[in-house]
Amino acid sequence: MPADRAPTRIQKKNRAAILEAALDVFSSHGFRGSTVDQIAKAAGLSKPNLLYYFPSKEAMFNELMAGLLDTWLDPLRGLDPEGEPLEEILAYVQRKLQMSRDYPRESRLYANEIVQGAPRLREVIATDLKVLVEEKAQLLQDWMDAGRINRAHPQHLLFSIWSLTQHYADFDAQVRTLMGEEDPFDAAPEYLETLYRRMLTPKS
Amino acid sequence: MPADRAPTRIQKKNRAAILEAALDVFSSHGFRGSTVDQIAKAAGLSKPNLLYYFPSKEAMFNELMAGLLDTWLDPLRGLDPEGEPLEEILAYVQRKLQMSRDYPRESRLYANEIVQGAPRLREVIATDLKVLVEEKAQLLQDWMDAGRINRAHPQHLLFSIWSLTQHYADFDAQVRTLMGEEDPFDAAPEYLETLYRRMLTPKS
DNA sequence: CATTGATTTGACCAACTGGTCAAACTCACG
DNA sequence: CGTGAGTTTGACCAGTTGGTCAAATCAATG
Repeated sequence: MPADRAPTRIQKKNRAAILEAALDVFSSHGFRGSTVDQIAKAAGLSKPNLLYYFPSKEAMFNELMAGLLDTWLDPLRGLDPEGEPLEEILAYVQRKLQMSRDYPRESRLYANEIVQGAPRLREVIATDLKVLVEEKAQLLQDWMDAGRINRAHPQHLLFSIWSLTQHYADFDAQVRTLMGEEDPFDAAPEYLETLYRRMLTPKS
Repeated sequence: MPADRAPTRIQKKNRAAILEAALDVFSSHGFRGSTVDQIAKAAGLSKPNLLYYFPSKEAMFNELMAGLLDTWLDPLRGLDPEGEPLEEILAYVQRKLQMSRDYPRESRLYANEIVQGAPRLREVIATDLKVLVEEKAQLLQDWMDAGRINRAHPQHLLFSIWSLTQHYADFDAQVRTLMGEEDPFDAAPEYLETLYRRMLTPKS
């Protein structure tokens, strides 16, 4: 393993290549379904060489996960209490949709983990994410109480945003097969904007 | 392997127990992540005994998948061209939500497969499901053209229903962690009804 | 209750997998 | 251009996994 010194040029390049390859493999086969050899081949390195940079398969996975969560929560953090409620929410939806388009592998990696019971993420979900969700659910509730958006269960509202946007990344294989030539991301932004606008625009 | 004769009492019981166990194991670990031994233990049988009833691990998986798809498409088939459009759609949403509540393992099994690129389902999706979706999308389009429901991209509308309802099964681990004591299925039916009612109720 | 087919299992195997290690190779630097 | 640290790899290992098989056990039928 490389010393605790500043990483050399080679270390930087290889660690990045490995994480890139690992993301590819883990996101399409899950943790158990992926082999170190697969990742090595995808990274263009030998298996022992991978294990020179990362102590184990799990270490690669954990590093990916750690990096993922921050990126993942960022769009929600951006929900601004000072902004115009409906526009804030619509912007959040679009940011989240954009992430499904730009980082589908990250989305699938996350989905794989949660579908299988979130064994390695329970902790962070129960702490960091929960706090953030409670804060933002309260913000939504305040907006509703002030009559600035229509009423709806705040947490379910958040779930629905995650669900609808991530669907385009996680179920990409199904969505694309069913839509044929048409790119799902052509119509998705407008569809979701319409949906949430109709749902949340205050009556009268 | 049992002969081609009518299944004996024991065969019926054991095959059912195996499929039940396989559903449990496959849906929580994915295909690669599951071992025959795990399934055997869950079914209360020995590994060679499992392989006496099914020629391979894949055979168990395929039989589960085959049975799954029919059940899965049924609620959509029930969308009745003769019914009142909005109520038909709302009823479909509730049927689908009910399936997430009653058959979460089936939902996760399906999700696992699609997230990983649908290697074993491409075919059926591209044929059976596609035909059904095109038929129902046309029905929705007709309803919109007739001004009986608000306009929205029909296929995305279907995707959104799948996404929102299956989310409660597929992301159960996350949803329950974030909701604490409250059962997600308490508020979900009303939330989804409100959502689609506001979105689709024609503008007078 | 004997016999035959159905059912069950312990022992086993070959392939695969995550991980180790010593030896070889490469590279930056004095 | 020599040298030591950084990098790479072939060979290897132990544990796991899907699957086989012959022998043992069980159940139904005459």
